[in-house]
Amino acid sequence: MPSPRVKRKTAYHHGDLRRALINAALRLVNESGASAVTLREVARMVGVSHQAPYRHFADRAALLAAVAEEGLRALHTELSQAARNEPDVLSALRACGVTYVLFAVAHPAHFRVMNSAEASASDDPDLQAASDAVFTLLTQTIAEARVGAEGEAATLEYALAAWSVVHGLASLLVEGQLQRRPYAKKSPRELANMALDTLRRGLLTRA
Amino acid sequence: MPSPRVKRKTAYHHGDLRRALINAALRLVNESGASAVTLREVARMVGVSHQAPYRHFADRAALLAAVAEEGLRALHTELSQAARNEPDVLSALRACGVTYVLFAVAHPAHFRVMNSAEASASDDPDLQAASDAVFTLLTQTIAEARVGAEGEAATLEYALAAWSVVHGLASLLVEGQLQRRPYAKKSPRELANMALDTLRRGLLTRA
DNA sequence: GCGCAATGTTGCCCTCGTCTACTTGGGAGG
DNA sequence: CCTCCCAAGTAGACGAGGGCAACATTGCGC
Repeated sequence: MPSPRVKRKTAYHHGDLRRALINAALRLVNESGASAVTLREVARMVGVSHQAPYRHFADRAALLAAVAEEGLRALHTELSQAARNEPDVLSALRACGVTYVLFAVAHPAHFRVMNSAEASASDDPDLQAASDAVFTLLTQTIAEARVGAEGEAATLEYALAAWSVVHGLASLLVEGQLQRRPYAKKSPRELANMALDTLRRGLLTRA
Repeated sequence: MPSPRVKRKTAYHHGDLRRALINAALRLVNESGASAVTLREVARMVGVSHQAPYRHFADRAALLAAVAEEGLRALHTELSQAARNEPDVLSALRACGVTYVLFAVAHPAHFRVMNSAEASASDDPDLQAASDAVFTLLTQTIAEARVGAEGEAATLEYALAAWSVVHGLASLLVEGQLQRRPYAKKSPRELANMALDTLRRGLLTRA
């Protein structure tokens, strides 16, 4: 006997169609990219009519926003775990950066959806909350890594540079821009460490 | 009387349909984003049938690849001009970085097309050449800015970090990820200078 | 001049997003 | 326990886009 929160699946009245649709969309994104996420296909996968999704999502963009939100939550989880497993704040910061890049490489299509303008342009408050959580985690980690140094302004400056590096590297990897370049031989993890080393040390500092 | 290279526009045989189609696509991208670039709409704008474009582009992706190529060429031009106008190699490097970001902000949809995987996945040799030109320009500028320092490996390390920062910042701006953040008050130029300062100085160097 | 290949055209099919109108069934109020 | 109502699902239609196939036109090479 199912718990009261889990409604029975009857022919009509799926029970938790919204969840099922998001899961189907997730699978499609990972397997075939964002353009494969089609309201009709998602409905087909779940076994409902082509109009059923509209009871739960205003349009295709709303479904993709839900997918993006899910991705941001997963990223947040991975980032905080990565930080937690490190002994000191500095290595925690580095771990966050590496994890960000590896997450993108592991889920390229998902990463793309998360950062698409359609997603952030949407005013879905849940999505914004998920995005804010990741940003806050980043700035806090930066702030902790620089205990007692400069003020908040400097923290924001550092956060911008750090976010830009990892996001840029992630994007370049995901979009295959490093494929036919000298970097192709190195693993994403190595590349992330390389870029973070340079960022930490400074570009024009002679060794 | 038109020059021999410019063929007459007859009812049939447009003259330079390929060029016209690319221009139309360019306008659509800038005005309404990549999703607005539709083979049919482009054909309509140029005044040919909905199938005419297929004589010049294998499919929609090929048209977008041509658009991307055009963008990369424009970027290359702007970057080399920016570098040329600077007195010394160091400020040239900085100017390149800032120009990269400003280009992206000035042509967001175009920038997105240039970096989309569909584009770089395409094995169009012209597109690859355009992309390589930009990459080469970047690494050369880096190499010159560090005259007589370390070897090629170090140059590549620095190039990766530099490219990642400017590309990441450009992406974040273009996708609106900085919109609801403390950075929203600053101009793209200021942000680019901020990030490049941090990169140059190093993340954990106390002032 | 003539014929052929490049370039355009018309028509068709399929899929997709989304609108409107209809159906079902489970739970709240009597 | 019955009933009625509204949320959830269904059915069909429309217009638009991508892409195939078959046909039309031209102008260049011979």
